[in-house]
Amino acid sequence: MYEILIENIFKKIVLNNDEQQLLKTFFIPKKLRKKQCLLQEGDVSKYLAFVEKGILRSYTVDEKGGEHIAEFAFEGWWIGDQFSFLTGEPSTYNIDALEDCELLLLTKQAEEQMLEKIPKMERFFRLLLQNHLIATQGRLVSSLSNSAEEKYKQLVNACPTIPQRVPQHMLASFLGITPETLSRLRKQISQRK
Amino acid sequence: MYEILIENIFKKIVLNNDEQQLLKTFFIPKKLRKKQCLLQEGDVSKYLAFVEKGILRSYTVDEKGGEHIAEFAFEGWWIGDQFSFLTGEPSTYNIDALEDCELLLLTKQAEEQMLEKIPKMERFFRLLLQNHLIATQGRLVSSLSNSAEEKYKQLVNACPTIPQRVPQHMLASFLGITPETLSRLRKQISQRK
DNA sequence: ATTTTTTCTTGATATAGATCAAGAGAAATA
DNA sequence: TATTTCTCTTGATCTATATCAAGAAAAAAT
Repeated sequence: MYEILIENIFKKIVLNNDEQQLLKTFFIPKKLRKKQCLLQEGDVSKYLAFVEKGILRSYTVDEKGGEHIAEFAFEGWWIGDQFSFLTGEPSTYNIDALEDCELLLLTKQAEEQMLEKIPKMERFFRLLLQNHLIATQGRLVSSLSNSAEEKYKQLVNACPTIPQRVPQHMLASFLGITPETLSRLRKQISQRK
Repeated sequence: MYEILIENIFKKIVLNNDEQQLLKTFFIPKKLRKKQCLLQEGDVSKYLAFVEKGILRSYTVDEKGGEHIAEFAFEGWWIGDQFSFLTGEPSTYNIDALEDCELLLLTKQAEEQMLEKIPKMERFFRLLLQNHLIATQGRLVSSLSNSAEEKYKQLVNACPTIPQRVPQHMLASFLGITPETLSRLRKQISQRK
């Protein structure tokens, strides 16, 4: 059950056996069925979630009801509203499951205890945040400088399986374009080949 | 000279006097004159910089020569290419000074030594990255969901002094719009009042 | 003080992508 | 298997923003 988590952590730091066993005690396993939600706008984000299985998305809803996907989280990724989790302020994000999911949840309290008992985890989370920041900055620059087509190509390039696992209109939302535009743009790409 | 740095660090963690003195030894003071650069695209990012005075920008240049500003860094902020600094890969960013600057530079080696000697700094950088990530995610969502005018208003709201300190065409680049559009949009806003 | 460079504005026109509308497949649910 | 819901496509039209061009104002350099 915790294999993927341990594996994920071992990519950045090393834990001895005692630490590994201790680590497990801080997480709460949770299953989420497709369409169920982990966080609703207006609630405080109580958990950081590690994804063992499935896909989730975090998104905001604008005044006109339009959804804007901030992130997807696949197996081996983490998801949560960092801001709300950190500050205890209500979240502006929604997080829900695109497939049946298996998660490992970490509460604020559990996180604090974990960092106290296993100080090495401080480093793990630092490196995790660093990678997350690098990816987010890259996406931001891309969103400011590339055309819709370029952004789509980059996405598929970075994550070739994503079109099979995520509905197209959600990819459009993630890229900041309309489903119609993405549909037309895909047609053009395929016709050019 | 290190007052602003110490103050910045104390917002997140506490250091005793010995630690404070030791901390200073890891940084290299550096002055940068307006228009001089700290990092050029293609070079490896050797430093993370803490800004004591002045403003810097990091930006990418596209195939057509267009500049896209990823970030500004004011007094009390940190700047650098996290990716290149972390991996040793050549950077895709340029960083230069918009005003005469005073910086405190941290090399990779100094960072490692610092984390070894003052493990609390691991937590400091984690929290720093967390805040940075929150801000970047917010900007990303805003860039995907808001109009040019909304983005400009949000920027000025978040940082009211920025129009006085940064040329307008650079604000446009930061927002991902053209200088002409920003000029017209500002005119409209002022006419409506 | 003059020249050069940078920055900002304004107009005319073009265009990428949005919006509105409708229908066709697919997939989930009953 | 029927039926409801979700997903994708295609067409017609609209609009926010880009592009091109030129000049004015401001700042920096000589």
